[in-house]
Amino acid sequence: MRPHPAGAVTTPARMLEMPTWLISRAYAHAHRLLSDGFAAAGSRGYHYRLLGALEEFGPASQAALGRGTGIDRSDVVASLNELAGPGFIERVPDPDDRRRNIISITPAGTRQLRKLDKVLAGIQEKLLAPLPAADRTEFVRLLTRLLEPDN
Amino acid sequence: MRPHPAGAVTTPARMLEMPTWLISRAYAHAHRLLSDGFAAAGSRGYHYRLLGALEEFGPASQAALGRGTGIDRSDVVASLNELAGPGFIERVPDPDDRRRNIISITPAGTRQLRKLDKVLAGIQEKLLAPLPAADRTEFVRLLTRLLEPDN
DNA sequence: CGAATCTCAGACGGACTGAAATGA
DNA sequence: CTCATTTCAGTCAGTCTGAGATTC
Repeated sequence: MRPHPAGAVTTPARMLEMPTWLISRAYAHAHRLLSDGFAAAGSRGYHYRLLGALEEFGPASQAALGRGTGIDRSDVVASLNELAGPGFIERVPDPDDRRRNIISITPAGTRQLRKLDKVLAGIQEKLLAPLPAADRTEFVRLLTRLLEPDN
Repeated sequence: MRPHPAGAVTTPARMLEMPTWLISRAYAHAHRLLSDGFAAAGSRGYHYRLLGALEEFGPASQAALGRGTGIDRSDVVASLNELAGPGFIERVPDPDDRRRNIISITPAGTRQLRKLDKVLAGIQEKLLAPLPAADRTEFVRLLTRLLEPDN
Protein backbone atom coordinates (compact mmCIF):
# COMPACT_ATOMS: atom_id res chain seq x y z
CA MET A 1 0.00 0.00 0.00
CA ARG A 2 1.34 3.41 -1.01
CA PRO A 3 1.55 6.27 1.44
CA HIS A 4 -0.82 9.12 0.79
CA PRO A 5 0.22 11.77 -1.69
CA ALA A 6 2.15 14.65 -0.15
CA GLY A 7 -0.19 17.14 1.49
CA ALA A 8 -2.84 14.65 2.53
CA VAL A 9 -1.49 14.58 6.08
CA THR A 10 -2.57 17.41 8.36
CA THR A 11 -2.88 18.04 12.05
CA PRO A 12 -4.78 15.12 13.60
CA ALA A 13 -8.45 15.97 13.96
CA ARG A 14 -8.38 14.88 17.62
CA MET A 15 -6.24 17.92 18.37
CA LEU A 16 -8.06 20.62 16.45
CA GLU A 17 -10.61 21.46 19.12
CA MET A 18 -8.43 20.95 22.14
CA PRO A 19 -8.11 24.06 24.27
CA THR A 20 -4.35 23.55 24.58
CA TRP A 21 -4.04 23.47 20.80
CA LEU A 22 -6.24 26.49 20.28
CA ILE A 23 -4.31 28.42 22.88
CA SER A 24 -0.99 27.65 21.27
CA ARG A 25 -2.37 28.71 17.89
CA ALA A 26 -3.69 31.91 19.42
CA TYR A 27 -0.35 32.54 21.05
CA ALA A 28 1.57 32.08 17.80
CA HIS A 29 -0.85 34.44 16.10
CA ALA A 30 -0.64 37.09 18.82
CA HIS A 31 3.12 36.79 18.99
CA ARG A 32 3.46 37.42 15.29
CA LEU A 33 1.20 40.45 15.48
CA LEU A 34 3.27 41.80 18.38
CA SER A 35 6.68 41.28 16.82
CA ASP A 36 5.59 42.73 13.51
CA GLY A 37 3.78 45.64 15.12
CA PHE A 38 6.65 46.63 17.38
CA ALA A 39 9.24 46.09 14.68
CA ALA A 40 7.30 48.37 12.36
CA ALA A 41 7.59 51.03 15.07
CA GLY A 42 11.31 50.38 15.45
CA SER A 43 10.88 48.77 18.85
CA ARG A 44 10.49 45.47 20.67
CA GLY A 45 8.22 44.01 23.32
CA TYR A 46 10.85 44.27 26.05
CA HIS A 47 11.17 47.99 25.40
CA TYR A 48 7.49 48.49 25.99
CA ARG A 49 7.50 46.52 29.21
CA LEU A 50 10.48 48.39 30.56
CA LEU A 51 9.25 51.85 29.60
CA GLY A 52 5.84 51.00 31.01
CA ALA A 53 7.30 49.86 34.30
CA LEU A 54 9.48 52.95 34.54
CA GLU A 55 6.61 55.30 33.92
CA GLU A 56 4.31 53.51 36.31
CA PHE A 57 6.69 52.86 39.19
CA GLY A 58 9.21 55.61 38.72
CA PRO A 59 12.98 55.27 38.59
CA ALA A 60 14.33 51.88 39.54
CA SER A 61 17.53 49.90 39.58
CA GLN A 62 18.23 47.50 36.74
CA ALA A 63 17.94 44.51 39.02
CA ALA A 64 14.55 45.65 40.30
CA LEU A 65 13.35 46.11 36.74
CA GLY A 66 14.45 42.60 35.88
CA ARG A 67 12.78 41.00 38.87
CA GLY A 68 9.62 43.02 38.47
CA THR A 69 9.02 42.57 34.77
CA GLY A 70 10.21 38.98 34.61
CA ILE A 71 12.83 39.95 32.05
CA ASP A 72 16.16 38.24 32.60
CA ARG A 73 18.73 40.49 34.23
CA SER A 74 21.01 40.08 31.31
CA ASP A 75 18.33 41.01 28.77
CA VAL A 76 17.42 44.04 30.86
CA VAL A 77 20.94 45.34 30.37
CA ALA A 78 20.80 44.81 26.61
CA SER A 79 17.36 46.39 26.25
CA LEU A 80 18.28 49.39 28.36
CA ASN A 81 21.32 49.90 26.17
CA GLU A 82 19.02 49.96 23.16
CA LEU A 83 16.68 52.37 24.91
CA ALA A 84 19.53 54.61 26.02
CA GLY A 85 20.75 55.00 22.43
CA PRO A 86 17.82 57.14 21.25
CA GLY A 87 17.63 58.73 24.72
CA PHE A 88 14.42 57.08 25.90
CA ILE A 89 15.91 56.30 29.29
CA GLU A 90 18.64 57.76 31.40
CA ARG A 91 21.09 55.95 33.66
CA VAL A 92 22.47 57.89 36.58
CA PRO A 93 24.55 56.44 39.39
CA ASP A 94 22.65 56.26 42.68
CA PRO A 95 24.35 58.77 45.01
CA ASP A 96 23.26 56.69 48.00
CA ASP A 97 24.63 53.43 46.66
CA ARG A 98 27.20 53.86 43.99
CA ARG A 99 26.86 50.23 42.91
CA ARG A 100 23.49 51.04 41.44
CA ASN A 101 22.27 52.78 38.38
CA ILE A 102 18.98 54.52 38.71
CA ILE A 103 17.06 54.18 35.50
CA SER A 104 14.58 56.89 34.61
CA ILE A 105 12.34 57.41 31.65
CA THR A 106 13.04 60.65 29.78
CA PRO A 107 10.48 62.93 28.12
CA ALA A 108 11.48 61.38 24.80
CA GLY A 109 10.91 57.96 26.38
CA THR A 110 7.45 58.99 27.54
CA ARG A 111 6.63 60.12 24.02
CA GLN A 112 7.90 56.80 22.70
CA LEU A 113 5.76 54.98 25.26
CA ARG A 114 2.69 56.92 24.10
CA LYS A 115 3.49 55.94 20.58
CA LEU A 116 3.91 52.29 21.56
CA ASP A 117 0.64 52.44 23.50
CA LYS A 118 -1.07 53.27 20.24
CA VAL A 119 0.82 50.57 18.40
CA LEU A 120 -0.22 48.04 21.02
CA ALA A 121 -3.84 49.17 20.96
CA GLY A 122 -3.81 48.65 17.22
CA ILE A 123 -2.45 45.17 17.72
CA GLN A 124 -5.20 44.27 20.19
CA GLU A 125 -7.71 45.59 17.72
CA LYS A 126 -6.27 43.49 14.94
CA LEU A 127 -6.20 40.42 17.16
CA LEU A 128 -9.80 40.75 18.30
CA ALA A 129 -11.14 41.84 14.93
CA PRO A 130 -12.80 38.47 14.22
CA LEU A 131 -14.89 38.71 17.40
CA PRO A 132 -18.07 40.81 17.63
CA ALA A 133 -17.78 43.47 20.30
CA ALA A 134 -19.91 41.65 22.86
CA ASP A 135 -17.71 38.58 22.64
CA ARG A 136 -14.52 40.50 23.24
CA THR A 137 -15.16 41.33 26.86
CA GLU A 138 -16.39 37.81 27.42
CA PHE A 139 -13.20 36.45 25.94
CA VAL A 140 -11.07 38.56 28.26
CA ARG A 141 -13.20 37.53 31.21
CA LEU A 142 -12.75 33.84 30.45
CA LEU A 143 -9.01 34.13 29.96
CA THR A 144 -8.67 36.02 33.21
CA ARG A 145 -10.69 33.43 35.04
CA LEU A 146 -8.65 30.64 33.54
CA LEU A 147 -5.48 32.18 34.92
CA GLU A 148 -6.80 33.19 38.30
CA PRO A 149 -5.43 30.21 40.24
CA ASP A 150 -1.95 31.24 39.09
CA ASN A 151 -2.08 34.57 40.82
CA MET B 1 15.07 60.51 44.83
CA ARG B 2 15.70 56.87 45.63
CA PRO B 3 14.46 54.07 43.44
CA HIS B 4 11.75 51.90 44.87
CA PRO B 5 12.71 49.03 47.13
CA ALA B 6 13.29 45.74 45.35
CA GLY B 7 10.01 44.01 44.54
CA ALA B 8 7.96 47.14 44.15
CA VAL B 9 8.19 46.92 40.36
CA THR B 10 5.81 44.54 38.63
CA THR B 11 4.34 44.06 35.21
CA PRO B 12 2.95 47.42 34.10
CA ALA B 13 -0.77 47.63 34.82
CA ARG B 14 -1.46 48.74 31.24
CA MET B 15 -0.50 45.25 30.08
CA LEU B 16 -2.36 43.11 32.58
CA GLU B 17 -5.70 43.05 30.81
CA MET B 18 -4.43 43.06 27.28
CA PRO B 19 -5.62 40.07 25.30
CA THR B 20 -2.12 39.53 23.92
CA TRP B 21 -0.74 39.37 27.44
CA LEU B 22 -3.47 37.07 28.70
CA ILE B 23 -2.96 34.76 25.75
CA SER B 24 0.76 34.52 26.33
CA ARG B 25 0.15 33.75 30.00
CA ALA B 26 -2.38 31.11 29.04
CA TYR B 27 0.05 29.65 26.55
CA ALA B 28 2.84 29.40 29.10
CA HIS B 29 0.43 27.74 31.51
CA ALA B 30 -0.86 25.26 28.94
CA HIS B 31 2.62 24.51 27.71
CA ARG B 32 3.80 23.62 31.16
CA LEU B 33 0.81 21.35 31.73
CA LEU B 34 1.52 19.63 28.42
CA SER B 35 5.24 19.12 28.93
CA ASP B 36 4.77 17.85 32.45
CA GLY B 37 1.86 15.62 31.51
CA PHE B 38 3.57 14.00 28.54
CA ALA B 39 6.87 13.69 30.37
CA ALA B 40 5.12 11.88 33.22
CA ALA B 41 3.88 9.40 30.60
CA GLY B 42 7.39 9.06 29.16
CA SER B 43 6.44 10.88 25.97
CA ARG B 44 6.48 14.25 24.25
CA GLY B 45 4.04 16.41 22.33
CA TYR B 46 5.64 15.60 18.98
CA HIS B 47 5.09 11.90 19.61
CA TYR B 48 1.40 12.44 20.08
CA ARG B 49 1.07 14.53 16.95
CA LEU B 50 2.95 12.01 14.85
CA LEU B 51 1.13 8.97 16.18
CA GLY B 52 -2.19 10.76 15.78
CA ALA B 53 -1.43 11.69 12.18
CA LEU B 54 -0.32 8.15 11.39
CA GLU B 55 -3.45 6.62 12.83
CA GLU B 56 -5.76 9.08 11.15
CA PHE B 57 -4.18 9.26 7.70
CA GLY B 58 -2.45 5.92 7.46
CA PRO B 59 1.16 5.26 6.50
CA ALA B 60 3.05 8.26 5.17
CA SER B 61 6.53 9.36 4.21
CA GLN B 62 8.60 11.33 6.68
CA ALA B 63 8.47 14.41 4.49
CA ALA B 64 4.67 14.23 4.32
CA LEU B 65 4.49 13.89 8.09
CA GLY B 66 6.72 16.91 8.50
CA ARG B 67 4.74 19.07 6.10
CA GLY B 68 1.41 17.90 7.46
CA THR B 69 2.06 18.29 11.15
CA GLY B 70 4.21 21.40 10.89
CA ILE B 71 7.06 19.61 12.63
CA ASP B 72 10.46 20.39 11.20
CA ARG B 73 11.85 17.65 8.97
CA SER B 74 14.83 17.28 11.21
CA ASP B 75 12.71 16.92 14.35
CA VAL B 76 10.54 14.37 12.57
CA VAL B 77 13.61 12.21 12.13
CA ALA B 78 14.57 12.51 15.78
CA SER B 79 11.04 11.88 17.06
CA LEU B 80 10.53 8.87 14.80
CA ASN B 81 13.79 7.46 16.09
CA GLU B 82 12.43 7.82 19.60
CA LEU B 83 9.15 6.22 18.59
CA ALA B 84 10.90 3.39 16.76
CA GLY B 85 12.88 2.47 19.87
CA PRO B 86 9.91 1.10 21.85
CA GLY B 87 8.37 -0.16 18.57
CA PHE B 88 5.53 2.37 18.31
CA ILE B 89 6.21 2.95 14.60
CA GLU B 90 7.76 0.98 11.81
CA ARG B 91 9.91 2.26 8.96
CA VAL B 92 9.99 0.30 5.72
CA PRO B 93 11.54 1.44 2.45
CA ASP B 94 8.92 2.33 -0.17
CA PRO B 95 9.23 -0.29 -2.95
CA ASP B 96 7.77 2.18 -5.46
CA ASP B 97 10.15 5.01 -4.58
CA ARG B 98 13.30 3.90 -2.93
CA ARG B 99 14.14 7.40 -1.67
CA ARG B 100 11.29 7.11 0.80
CA ASN B 101 10.57 5.40 4.05
CA ILE B 102 6.96 4.51 4.66
CA ILE B 103 6.14 5.08 8.30
CA SER B 104 3.34 3.06 9.88
CA ILE B 105 1.93 2.95 13.37
CA THR B 106 2.19 -0.46 15.03
CA PRO B 107 -0.35 -2.07 17.37
CA ALA B 108 1.89 -1.07 20.26
CA GLY B 109 1.88 2.45 18.83
CA THR B 110 -1.91 2.48 18.75
CA ARG B 111 -2.01 1.38 22.37
CA GLN B 112 0.43 4.14 23.25
CA LEU B 113 -1.75 6.63 21.38
CA ARG B 114 -4.80 5.53 23.39
CA LYS B 115 -2.80 6.05 26.54
CA LEU B 116 -1.71 9.49 25.41
CA ASP B 117 -5.30 10.36 24.50
CA LYS B 118 -6.18 9.84 28.15
CA VAL B 119 -3.18 11.83 29.30
CA LEU B 120 -4.17 14.69 27.05
CA ALA B 121 -7.78 14.60 28.17
CA GLY B 122 -6.55 14.89 31.74
CA ILE B 123 -4.48 17.89 30.77
CA GLN B 124 -7.45 19.66 29.17
CA GLU B 125 -9.42 18.96 32.30
CA LYS B 126 -6.72 20.45 34.47
CA LEU B 127 -6.43 23.50 32.22
CA LEU B 128 -10.14 24.23 32.17
CA ALA B 129 -10.71 23.40 35.82
CA PRO B 130 -11.11 27.06 36.84
CA LEU B 131 -14.01 27.54 34.40
CA PRO B 132 -17.57 26.41 35.15
CA ALA B 133 -18.78 23.87 32.60
CA ALA B 134 -20.94 26.31 30.68
CA ASP B 135 -18.03 28.67 30.16
CA ARG B 136 -15.80 25.97 28.75
CA THR B 137 -17.61 25.50 25.48
CA GLU B 138 -17.95 29.24 25.16
CA PHE B 139 -14.23 29.62 25.64
CA VAL B 140 -13.51 27.09 22.91
CA ARG B 141 -16.00 28.78 20.62
CA LEU B 142 -14.38 32.17 21.07
CA LEU B 143 -10.87 30.86 20.51
CA THR B 144 -12.00 29.08 17.37
CA ARG B 145 -13.66 32.20 16.08
CA LEU B 146 -10.59 34.25 16.84
CA LEU B 147 -8.49 31.96 14.70
CA GLU B 148 -10.94 31.48 11.86
CA PRO B 149 -9.38 34.04 9.50
CA ASP B 150 -6.15 32.03 9.67
CA ASN B 151 -7.70 28.94 8.18
C1' DC C 1 19.97 17.31 -16.00
C1' DG C 2 16.64 19.13 -12.00
C1' DA C 3 13.70 17.68 -8.04
C1' DA C 4 12.63 15.08 -3.90
C1' DT C 5 13.91 12.22 0.21
C1' DC C 6 16.33 11.04 4.40
C1' DT C 7 19.88 12.06 7.49
C1' DC C 8 23.47 14.43 9.91
C1' DA C 9 26.08 18.27 11.54
C1' DG C 10 26.20 22.80 12.54
C1' DA C 11 23.98 27.35 13.12
C1' DC C 12 20.85 30.24 15.18
C1' DG C 13 18.03 33.50 18.35
C1' DG C 14 16.08 33.53 22.87
C1' DA C 15 16.56 32.72 27.55
C1' DC C 16 19.14 31.27 31.80
C1' DT C 17 23.48 30.44 34.90
C1' DG C 18 28.00 31.48 36.90
C1' DA C 19 31.34 34.33 38.08
C1' DA C 20 34.37 38.39 37.74
C1' DA C 21 34.64 43.29 38.81
C1' DT C 22 33.18 47.00 41.48
C1' DG C 23 31.77 49.28 45.45
C1' DA C 24 28.91 49.58 50.08
C1' DC D 1 35.26 40.21 55.10
C1' DT D 2 30.49 39.97 53.40
C1' DC D 3 26.83 41.33 50.50
C1' DA D 4 24.50 43.56 46.36
C1' DT D 5 24.79 45.12 41.66
C1' DT D 6 26.30 45.27 37.04
C1' DT D 7 28.15 43.01 33.33
C1' DC D 8 30.00 39.45 30.39
C1' DA D 9 30.92 34.87 28.93
C1' DG D 10 29.24 30.44 28.66
C1' DT D 11 25.47 27.19 28.48
C1' DC D 12 21.21 25.21 27.19
C1' DA D 13 16.90 23.48 24.89
C1' DG D 14 14.40 24.10 20.89
C1' DT D 15 14.29 24.98 16.26
C1' DC D 16 15.92 25.60 11.58
C1' DT D 17 19.41 25.54 7.58
C1' DG D 18 22.81 23.39 4.61
C1' DA D 19 24.85 19.74 2.48
C1' DG D 20 25.76 14.90 1.15
C1' DA D 21 24.15 10.58 -0.52
C1' DT D 22 20.59 8.47 -2.94
C1' DT D 23 16.82 7.89 -6.06
C1' DC D 24 13.26 9.57 -9.27
